[in-house]
Amino acid sequence: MARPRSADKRSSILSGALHTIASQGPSVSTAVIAQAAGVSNGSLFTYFETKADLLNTLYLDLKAEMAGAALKGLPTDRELREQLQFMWAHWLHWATSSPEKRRTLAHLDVSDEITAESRKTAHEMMAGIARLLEASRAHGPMQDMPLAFVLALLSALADTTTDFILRDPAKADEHCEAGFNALWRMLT
Amino acid sequence: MARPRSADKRSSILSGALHTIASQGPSVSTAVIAQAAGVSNGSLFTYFETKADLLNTLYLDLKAEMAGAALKGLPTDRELREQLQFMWAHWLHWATSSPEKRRTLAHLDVSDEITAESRKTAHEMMAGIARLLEASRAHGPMQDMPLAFVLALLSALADTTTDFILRDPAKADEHCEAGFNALWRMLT
Amino acid sequence: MARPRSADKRSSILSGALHTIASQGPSVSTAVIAQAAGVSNGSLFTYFETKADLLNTLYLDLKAEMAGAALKGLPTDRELREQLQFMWAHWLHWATSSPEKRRTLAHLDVSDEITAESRKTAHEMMAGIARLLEASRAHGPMQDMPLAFVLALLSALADTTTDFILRDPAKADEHCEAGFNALWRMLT
Amino acid sequence: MARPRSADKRSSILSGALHTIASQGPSVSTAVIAQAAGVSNGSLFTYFETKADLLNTLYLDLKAEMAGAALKGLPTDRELREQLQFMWAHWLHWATSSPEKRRTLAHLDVSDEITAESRKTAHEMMAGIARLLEASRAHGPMQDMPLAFVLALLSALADTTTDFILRDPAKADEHCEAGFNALWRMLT
DNA sequence: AATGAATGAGGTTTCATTCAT
DNA sequence: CATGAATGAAACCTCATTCAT
Repeated sequence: MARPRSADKRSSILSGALHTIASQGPSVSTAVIAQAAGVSNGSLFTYFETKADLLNTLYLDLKAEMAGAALKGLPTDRELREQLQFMWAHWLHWATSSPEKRRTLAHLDVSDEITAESRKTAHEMMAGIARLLEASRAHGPMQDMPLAFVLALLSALADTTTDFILRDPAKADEHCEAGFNALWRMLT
Repeated sequence: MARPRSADKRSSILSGALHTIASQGPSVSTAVIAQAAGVSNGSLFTYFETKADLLNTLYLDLKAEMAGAALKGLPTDRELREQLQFMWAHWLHWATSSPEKRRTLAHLDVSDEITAESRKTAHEMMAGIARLLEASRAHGPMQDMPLAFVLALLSALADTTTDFILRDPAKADEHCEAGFNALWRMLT
Repeated sequence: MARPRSADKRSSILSGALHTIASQGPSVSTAVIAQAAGVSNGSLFTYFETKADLLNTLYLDLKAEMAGAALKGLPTDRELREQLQFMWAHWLHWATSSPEKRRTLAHLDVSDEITAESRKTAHEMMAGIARLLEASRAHGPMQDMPLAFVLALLSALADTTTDFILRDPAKADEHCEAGFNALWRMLT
Repeated sequence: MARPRSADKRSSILSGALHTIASQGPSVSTAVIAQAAGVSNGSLFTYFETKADLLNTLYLDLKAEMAGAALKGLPTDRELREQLQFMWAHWLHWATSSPEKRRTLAHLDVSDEITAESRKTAHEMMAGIARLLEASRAHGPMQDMPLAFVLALLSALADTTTDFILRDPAKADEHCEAGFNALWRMLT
């Protein structure tokens, strides 16, 4: 496996892609990405076979980071509601404190360069969140819906709430709580 | 008088754009759009000044159609809940029976070719829906949230529900109802 | 000979071409010319077979007008020097008082749409001027040069002088005289 | 280090532009220029940012070459008249022995792609010639004219003379001398 | 391995000319 | 005859990817 030497350079490229895609969308040229990474045009292609490869990698990295952030430190000994709220708050915190990453993720989510396989892998990264959600909806009105449906709703709610927090950061806590309450009412 | 500008040809182009964007995203070339419309490359530009112009027009057409479909025949003499449910059902019906239009709309919604003005106009087209939602949340737990927030939640829920109906059309009614109940629990 | 009906429309087109070429060069589109003429796109082509045809016609019209202006009222009973000076003054007067025509003529003179035949015809229109010049140089130092050479020098001098008059109109008379004196010194 | 930008290729492109513009005018497509240079369509744009950039560069190169040729080896210890004649002869020699360059320069001189700045730079390149001319006309009848006017006359004379030499090369020396004598009579 | 020049297909838009009305 | 929509061939420039250095 011919892994290229410098991990630094690899992550520089990912970081360059992150910044430039956040502001210009996934149609930024590889030249611009390379420049933002402080790397040569051609080097980009020794670390990533194609532009699509780079995009998919970045997509998965960000998804993993997001899922990790949402679950890190989860107080598994507490009540379910508390655990879910913890996850919710951490999700929103990650999203609102990394607006560039979130923006890039949003761009990539609708890009047709992202393969079905990547989307599947990303879905699997949400397993921890899914488990929590599964338990939360177990005895409520959504117990018979496909779990994927409930997960999608959660995602949509989190995303919408994030939008409004970013628009009016002063009310971050308020919106966060209101969003969670809405979610909880939906589930139980 | 010369050959008049043909309304047919204009809508052929819009329709060509609809089909091709649905499957290939808004980056389809104008040449492909023209071909899909059965029109010459150059003709596209006698009906739309630029590609962006075409995209914005299509966007507004679709938004208007969607909003219209959701509210057409609204039984204003019934209970609020019933009205909201009517709107919900018609929205979903439009979205699930016009999957190409919905897909194109989703593409355009995140395209940076759509101007702020178009987005504003599109927002205004949702006024009727907004009014209904305003009344529905008036006395419930979301009464103090920005209406735009609640509207965004509605949109996200509708969109997610549509996804699942398309994935499993046999359960259309079931999903439709479940989605509405979730919405109603959120609002009241 | 199917001469189109309206002479008015024909000259409108020529006039539209005059104005637009003066300001935008001979690469103006036929659509812009037609618009400036208050005529439809297509009509231009019933009066002139091609754009090149229009350009050549305009070229010859302007050349003829210029040559005519230079010689009109020539006092054939006066001394040769006086006649030449009369012609010189009238040439400059035409050029400086019709700057748009002169500018268009300059554009057309270097355009590759103007055919060799047009250039030849234009040359023939200068016959009157040439005759005057021929007489003027007859006994001087340029008596053995090709007449065309002397004519070209005259043209170049007139053109350069016109440039400077337009740049500083207050000194029109002064420049006119200085230019003529230079010419006369060259010839005699 | 990567493959360095090749000076050869750059001058191939300039040379391709020179040949094609000489015969087809400045409206030749970049594709044709690239082909004439034996270079790919896209490569042209790694050496010149835009077509206008290429045109302006070529313009200045040619102007510099012309001015250089006119003054190279100027016998500054000789009489003024002799110096001026030397410059005149070398100018004509360059122009008549590089007819393609001269033709291209004539095309570019009237092209609206050439910027005001380029024209200014080109003007400055004529400083040496201007100085010589200034001295030559100092005590003669043109002493009070703007120097730019006299310079323009010189240019026009040289250009016209060149035309006639190219038309009848056998009489090159004769025309060259006749032209110079005409110039000298004008100046003194 | 790193660099950036080389490539040529492809994108949007313009335009002279034709032709339906 | 007048009109202006229709056409499709360019035009300039960008870009992902390859490859010489």
